[in-house]
Amino acid sequence: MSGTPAQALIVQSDGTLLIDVHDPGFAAARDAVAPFAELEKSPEHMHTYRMSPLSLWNAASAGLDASTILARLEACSRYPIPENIRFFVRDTVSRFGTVRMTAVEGDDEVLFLDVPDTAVRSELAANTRLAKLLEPARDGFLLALYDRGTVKQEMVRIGYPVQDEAPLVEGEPFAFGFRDQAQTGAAFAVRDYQREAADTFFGGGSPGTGFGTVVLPCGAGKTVVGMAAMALLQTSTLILTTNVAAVHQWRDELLDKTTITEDDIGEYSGDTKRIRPVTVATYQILVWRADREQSFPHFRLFRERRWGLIIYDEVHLLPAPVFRVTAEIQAVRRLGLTATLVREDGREEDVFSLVGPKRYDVPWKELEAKGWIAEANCYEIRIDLPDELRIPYAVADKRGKFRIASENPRKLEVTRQLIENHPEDSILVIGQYIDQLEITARELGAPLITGKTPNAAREEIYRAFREQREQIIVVSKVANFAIDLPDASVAIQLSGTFGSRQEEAQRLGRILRPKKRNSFFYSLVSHHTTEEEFAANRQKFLTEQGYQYHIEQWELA
DNA sequence: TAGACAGGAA
DNA sequence: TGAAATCCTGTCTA
Repeated sequence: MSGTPAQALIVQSDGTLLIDVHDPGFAAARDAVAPFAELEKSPEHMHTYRMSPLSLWNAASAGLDASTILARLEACSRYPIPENIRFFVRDTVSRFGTVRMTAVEGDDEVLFLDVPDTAVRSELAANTRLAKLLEPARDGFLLALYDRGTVKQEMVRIGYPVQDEAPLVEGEPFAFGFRDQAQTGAAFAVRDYQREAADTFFGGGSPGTGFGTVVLPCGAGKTVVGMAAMALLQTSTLILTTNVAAVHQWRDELLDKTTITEDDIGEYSGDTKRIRPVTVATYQILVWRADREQSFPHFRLFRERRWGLIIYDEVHLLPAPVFRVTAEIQAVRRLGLTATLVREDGREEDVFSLVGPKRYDVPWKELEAKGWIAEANCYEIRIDLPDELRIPYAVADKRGKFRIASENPRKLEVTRQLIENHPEDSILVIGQYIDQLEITARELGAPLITGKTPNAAREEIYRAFREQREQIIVVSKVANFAIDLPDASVAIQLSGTFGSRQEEAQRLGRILRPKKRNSFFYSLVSHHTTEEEFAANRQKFLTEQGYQYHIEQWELA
């Protein structure tokens, strides 16, 4: 009822959480729930989150306890919380930290798995896969040092996350500091939450800290968190990223904001293979091999130096084979950085057990309130197919349907209209199909950038856009990866991709950066076609990122 | 020795 | 589900 805006949430006995988008308490409920539940669906009226053991353990690791979680649910809930949910939350959270892994005095080849509960001990002893790795001992088990990662992986799978308090190795020392503000061009300071994230990760060096994941929305400055962690540890660091552009961004940021010199930063990629106290590498080079039969020759990078810290940038994209090396180097400090812990391949558990649990995230509201991330208006605009395409659409196969829907010629009309509504803005038009983009660019008289555009030409177009000599640029999928893409305040998406939400994340992160004017994101979708299905995925992403979106039916004049 | 380009992988 | 992009290696050319 009015006056109690605390009823947007419905807690169901299967662990799903429904949030009513139209309730005045929507934003509050979303912010309350997001740290311990994953967004599953976000259609227009009711969003679905789910509490899983992993989402609860991640929350527990970031400092939430069961009573806080239950109190938050109660505060927003429309109906009484099912009894089994109370039990599920308490039981799951209590499992976090009951099993500990510690050193064995006088033997550094072996670790001790401390399992105080007798029932749990017999459960572990009966597990065939664990039995091979564990040797029964008083109040627990002994395991070989090199099985440290494998045991943790297996334990998470059977529902007992391990608190890893075994010692970490100190890497080769490497001293550096942040440059002070006067020296850097722009005013730069590590923001409070970035420092807090790094401090929480480091944990003052006490047992059970020094590895884990920091979750921050795009644009919140994850690179700086990484640098702050490096500054705390003062040791040689290996940074792993998704592409060469990101490699260069790390290098440039380090040079700009710290006292590290060019000579101390190595790039390890296809072009150059320089190993230095701080080395930045791509995931791709790590998983390269001559053929399927071979092993991964570049994995040796992990042992080329006594790394004291490994940073996994965009840890949700970490390639499967890299988990294997990561399992072997559990004594090295590891920091994962990401905007979302959800992976397309469902290996969230391995991020949790091998890189480490979530140590830190920031409430969305806080970042927005302080102006660290942009306020954006997102619209999905539904456009009917023209009559003459209805029949071809109906008879086309699945992929033909998607193509026809994506290339709906009326989108050009709508794009024109939208551009007219934003005479003052810098506008990006993004699309998936080169043919469609070529037509659009020609009709709008705007430059086009695709994967084939040489770098020099790209630079020139970017410059023109930045200097506002061009108001509009049309871009293909390069927009997903190009970190040097200039800021825009309006993005019009002509056709969505089959691709992952992570791709979308990159794209939007670049476009919706904080700036003076509000941002607008328009997604054009053909009404009553398969294209709407893919739009749903995009909406989920926008919701995860805290953006509100609106759905509109476009009426043609 | 740098670059341009082809071809494979995912 | 499909198309387009990336990164990497290797070869050729100047």
